[in-house]
Amino acid sequence: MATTIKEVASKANVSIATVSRALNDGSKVRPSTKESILIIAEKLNYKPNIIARNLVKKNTSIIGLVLPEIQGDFFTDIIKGVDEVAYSSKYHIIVASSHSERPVVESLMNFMGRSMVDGVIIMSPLINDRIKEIIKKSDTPLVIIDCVSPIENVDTVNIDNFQGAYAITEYLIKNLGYKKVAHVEGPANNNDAIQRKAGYIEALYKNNIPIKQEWIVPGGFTSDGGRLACSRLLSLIEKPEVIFAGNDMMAAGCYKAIDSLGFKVPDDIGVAGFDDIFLSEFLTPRLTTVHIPIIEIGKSAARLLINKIKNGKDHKPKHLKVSTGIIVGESCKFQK
Amino acid sequence: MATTIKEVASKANVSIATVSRALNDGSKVRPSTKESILIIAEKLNYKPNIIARNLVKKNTSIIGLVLPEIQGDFFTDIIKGVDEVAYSSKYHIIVASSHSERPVVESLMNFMGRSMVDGVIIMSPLINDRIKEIIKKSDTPLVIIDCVSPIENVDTVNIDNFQGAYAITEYLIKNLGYKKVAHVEGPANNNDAIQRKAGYIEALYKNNIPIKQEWIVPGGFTSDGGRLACSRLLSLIEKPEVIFAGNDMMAAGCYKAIDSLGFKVPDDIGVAGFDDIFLSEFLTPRLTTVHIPIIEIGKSAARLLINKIKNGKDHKPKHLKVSTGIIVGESCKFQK
DNA sequence: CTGTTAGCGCTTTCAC
DNA sequence: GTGAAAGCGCTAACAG
Repeated sequence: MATTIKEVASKANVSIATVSRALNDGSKVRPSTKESILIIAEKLNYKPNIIARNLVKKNTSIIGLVLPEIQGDFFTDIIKGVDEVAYSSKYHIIVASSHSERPVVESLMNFMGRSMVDGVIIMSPLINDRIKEIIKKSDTPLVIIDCVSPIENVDTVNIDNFQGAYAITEYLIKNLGYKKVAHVEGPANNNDAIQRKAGYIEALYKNNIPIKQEWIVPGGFTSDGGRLACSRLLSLIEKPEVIFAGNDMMAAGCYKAIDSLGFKVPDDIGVAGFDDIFLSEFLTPRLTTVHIPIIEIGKSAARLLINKIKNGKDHKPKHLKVSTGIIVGESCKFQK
Repeated sequence: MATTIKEVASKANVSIATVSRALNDGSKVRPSTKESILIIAEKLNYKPNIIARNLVKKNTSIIGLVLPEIQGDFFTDIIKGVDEVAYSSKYHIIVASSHSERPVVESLMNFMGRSMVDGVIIMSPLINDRIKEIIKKSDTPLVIIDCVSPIENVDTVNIDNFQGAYAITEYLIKNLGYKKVAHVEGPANNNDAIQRKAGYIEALYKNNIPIKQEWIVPGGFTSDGGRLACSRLLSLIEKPEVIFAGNDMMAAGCYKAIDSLGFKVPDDIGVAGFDDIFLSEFLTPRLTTVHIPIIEIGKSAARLLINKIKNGKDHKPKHLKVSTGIIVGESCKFQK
C-alpha cells in the first residue's frame, strides 16, 4: 500500500491540510514546517494519489486521442505533435486506435462524459450520425481532425486536401507539361479521398484538359490497391503519362506495378502522391508528392483543445485549415 | 455538470446504493426496480464517474506505456500490439514518448506509485541506475521491453538480437558466399546495437573469417548515419562485398550512399539490415533483413503486465525472448 | 500560518 | 432487496 497524506501528517505532527499545502506550495506555510514535511514525505516516498486529487479538482489532466486504424508513420506523427504540446501544458494522453473490433464510436463513448479525460481529440475522415449524437450529448471539450461537415460548437483542424491536389495536378500540367494525367482515388466514403479527387478534376478543368473516366481508378488508399490500379492503367490502350495517386501508399504500390511490368519511373511514366509520408523519401526515385505538416496538425489540435479546456464556455469554436506544399522529387519529369 | 448517481437515485426513488448495484453487478436487485433505474439513467444520460470509482476500487484500468523517442513505424506497432491486448482486457493505455525534454525517468516517475496507472510497460534499450532506483521503490507492476540487465522481480521481453545478427551474418557467408562482410553499428550505449554487433562478430569468428576493424563503422541507428558510414566503407582501398547494417534505417541510408556514388545494389555491393520495418519492403531492391515481430512484442508485454496486475504478489517474474527470422530480399546475391 | 470540517462521486459492508 | 453510513485520499473553504 502506498503512503498517504495522513501518514505524512501524523509523522510530521501537522494536519493533512498543512501537508497538502506544503506540497502544492499554494498558500503560506511556515518555511520550517514546510521543509520538515518535505523531508518526511521524501523519506516515506510519498506520492500524492492523483485519482483522489482528480476527484476533488474535477479534472484529470488527460487528453483522449481517438485515431482511425493505426498504420505506418502517419499516426506516430500525430501522436508526437499532440504529445509535445500536451506535455508542455502538463497533460497526459490516452491513445485509442480504432479497428474492426473497436469502432471510433466506442472509444468516444468511453471518453466523453465519464470525466476520465479533460478533453478529446478525434481523427476520423468519416463522422457518422451516431458519432454526432454522442458529441451533442456530451459537454467534454472536443477537437476533430479532418472532419467532413463541421459540427456546431466543435473545433476542427482540416487538411486542405482540395488545394493540395489542385496544386500538384496543376504543377504536373503547367510546370512539367503533362497532358495525360490519371488519378488513383481513395475510398469513396473517405473525405480526404473525395476532396483530393475534386482538386484533381478542378485542375484538369481549369487547364482545359478533358476528364477521362477510365483514367480515374480506385485504389482504396492501400499500397496493394495502388499496385492493382496502376496495372489497370498500364493495360489501357491509351496510357496516361503520369499517375497522381491519392496518397503515398498507393503511389508506392504504383512503383511496384511499374517495376514488375518492366517500366521505369519517370521515363516511361510519372508518379505523384499525397501525404509525404516517411516512406516517400526512400522510394527510388524520390516521390514527388504533397507535403502535409502532420506533426503540426497534431500540435494545432492539442493547442485548440487545451485552450478550450481552460477557457470553458467562453471559447468560440475555431476551424483551422492546414495548407500543404509540393515536394519536388524525381518521379515526374519535364515533358518536351 | 454531468449527471451523478444521486440524481438518478432521487428520480428513481431509490438509494444511491441501489442505483450502483443496478448498474454494476446487479447483485440481487429486483428486476423491476433495476429496469426502471436503467431507464432513468439512460434518460438522464448518466455515465458513472470513472475517477470516483477508481478511488474506491483502487485501480484505474489504465496501463502506462513509456517509449523512447517515437519515430517511424516501429513504435506504432508496439502501441498497436499493446493496445490490442489491453483492449481485450478492458484496459486503456497512456502513452508517454520520451524526448530530450522528457527523459524516460520523468515519465516513469509520473506513472509509478501515484496510482494513476495499474501498471507500466517501459521500452528502453538503456536502463540506468536512476531508473532502477525508481523501480525498486515502487510496487507498481512493470514490464520492461528490451532491457540490458534483468532487474529482480521485473518481467522482461527481449528481442534475440544476438541470434538474429548471427543468423543473417552466417546466411551471408554460408548461403551466399560472401567473404568480406562489413558492419555499420548502432550507438555504443545501446543494448540492441551491442548485441547485434556481437552476433556479427561471433558469426565471422565461427566461420573463420578474420575480423577487420576498419569494416566496422558507427552509424548511430539513423538513416543519415548509415549513409555516412557507407560512404566511408566505399572509400576504403579494400572495399567490403556486403554491408550488414545494425538496423534498417541505416541500411536505407546505405542505399542512398551507394546510389549517389553510382553503384548498384546488389551487383556492386550487398546490403542487409535488421528490424524489417515497414519501409524495408519498399526499398528497391527489397532489403534482406532480420524480421522482428514487433506487434507480437507489444502483445507479449501487455499480456505479461496484465497477468501481473491480476495475480499480484503470486506472480513470478518471467523473461521472454522473442526470436527473429530472416527476410530474404534482393539486396544481397549469391557470390560465385 | 495551521487545524477542522466538508465534501468530490462512487462502492461496499452492515443492518433491516 | 434495499437503505444508511462509512470511507477511498485528497483539496478547499472557514475558522481560529
